[in-house]
Amino acid sequence: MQAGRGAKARVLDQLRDAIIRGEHRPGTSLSEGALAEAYGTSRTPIREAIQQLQSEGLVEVVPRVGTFVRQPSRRELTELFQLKAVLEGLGAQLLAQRGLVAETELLQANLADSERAVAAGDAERYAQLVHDFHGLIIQGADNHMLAAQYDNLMHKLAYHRIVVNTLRHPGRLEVSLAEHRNVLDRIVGKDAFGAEFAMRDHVQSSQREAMSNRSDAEN
Amino acid sequence: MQAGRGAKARVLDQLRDAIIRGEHRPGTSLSEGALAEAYGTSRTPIREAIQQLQSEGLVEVVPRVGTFVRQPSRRELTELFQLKAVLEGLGAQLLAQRGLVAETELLQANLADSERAVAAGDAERYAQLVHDFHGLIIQGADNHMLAAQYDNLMHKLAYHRIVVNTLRHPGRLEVSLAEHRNVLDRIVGKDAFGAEFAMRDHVQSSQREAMSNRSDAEN
DNA sequence: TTAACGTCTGTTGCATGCAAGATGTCGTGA
DNA sequence: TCACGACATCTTGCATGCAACAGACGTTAA
Repeated sequence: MQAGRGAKARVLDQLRDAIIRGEHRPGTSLSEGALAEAYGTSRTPIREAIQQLQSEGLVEVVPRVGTFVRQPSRRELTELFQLKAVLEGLGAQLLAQRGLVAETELLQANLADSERAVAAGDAERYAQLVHDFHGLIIQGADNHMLAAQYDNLMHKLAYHRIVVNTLRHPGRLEVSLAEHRNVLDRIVGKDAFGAEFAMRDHVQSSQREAMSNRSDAEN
Repeated sequence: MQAGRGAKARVLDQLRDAIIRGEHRPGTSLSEGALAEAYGTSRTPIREAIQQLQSEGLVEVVPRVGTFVRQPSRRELTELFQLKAVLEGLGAQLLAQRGLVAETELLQANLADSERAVAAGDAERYAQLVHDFHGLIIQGADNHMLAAQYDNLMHKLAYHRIVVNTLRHPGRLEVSLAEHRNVLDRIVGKDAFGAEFAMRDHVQSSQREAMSNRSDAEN
């Protein structure tokens, strides 16, 4: 019916978002026919979107049985954080090598905003700023392949939700902010090696926080 | 017609292989109809395989115009090697942390074979051993996500051809072998940090060699 | 000669129908 | 009560037909 920029792309975005937001709980069965009716298209664009989501690891298609929303195991979460650490570390390294560019300015502004959010205790606002901070690092690295792999990785876990939960821990906001400041200082100081490992340490720190309360509501 | 484990999977593997082997030259148009006839199926499995290849970056689909084999630019090649360095670095780091496992034994055997191949000047054989060496590092890291991302990365470039060409450079075999030896020594020495950076150095060294003669026959 | 226009072919995007297989259910027998 | 088997139903896999659009090519008019 309504297209936009192609039915497949529309279904893909909306369905992925619905899964990440927990609208389809892990283990839930996703029937192509039902989705086709829900999205007002035929099964064809649904199938194409589902296969993309399968390659992203969000759903699992069992031939002739059904497709199910996947729940990342604790082990997979560990693996994802290990990859996130080296990818974002590479981003920080490359950005430091580039010197002062537009993204470094934006990162400075991001940190200023973050300080205000932390001072006000606004965890929701800070979560968004954290998301932007990491995105700016990757974007500033100016490596399209890295950005693509990073996006693919971030799609795999409901990362925003994890961060929001993490930031509820007392004192986490302040520690996180200090780590961000440390990373950016080394980037503007053109200390590529230092920036990379500051970023890695930060990711590992965030991983410890995220995986300590893995018995959350939705799990 | 003949299925195997699904027409889509069969088409995907064969078509990807054909592209990587240069059977379809970059810029070539891939018509769904023609491929359907060639592979003896309908357009549906062809379309599914093509979309997968598009997400892997091997082809580009222009809506209502055609799908074309993509040619990685020099910049993309640089980006790919940067990613390869950190991913394989992570693999070496994780393998070093694991201590002695089956893969370390296989790597030792691989190096012994490599020494014989280098002594005999058998570049073709050594190229295969190089491929196995890097694969064993990733496999031994015991991180499924890393392995998946790595495979995805390696699909994007005709990596084996590049290595074969690289190994034609005089003295390259010996240098490469010494670097492999260095990496494995640090892995068995449980020097995770050293292993990671030895691996990175090796990849960068290989990148320099690969990108110095980029005016090869097929480009 | 050249530029503009209409047509015609080739391409992908999507809808739909049919086939193959897996799973749950209900009935039947012991 | 329990085990087992046939069947009904639901699922995805694939084939096919039609529509929309881009681009090439020939035609025509200036």
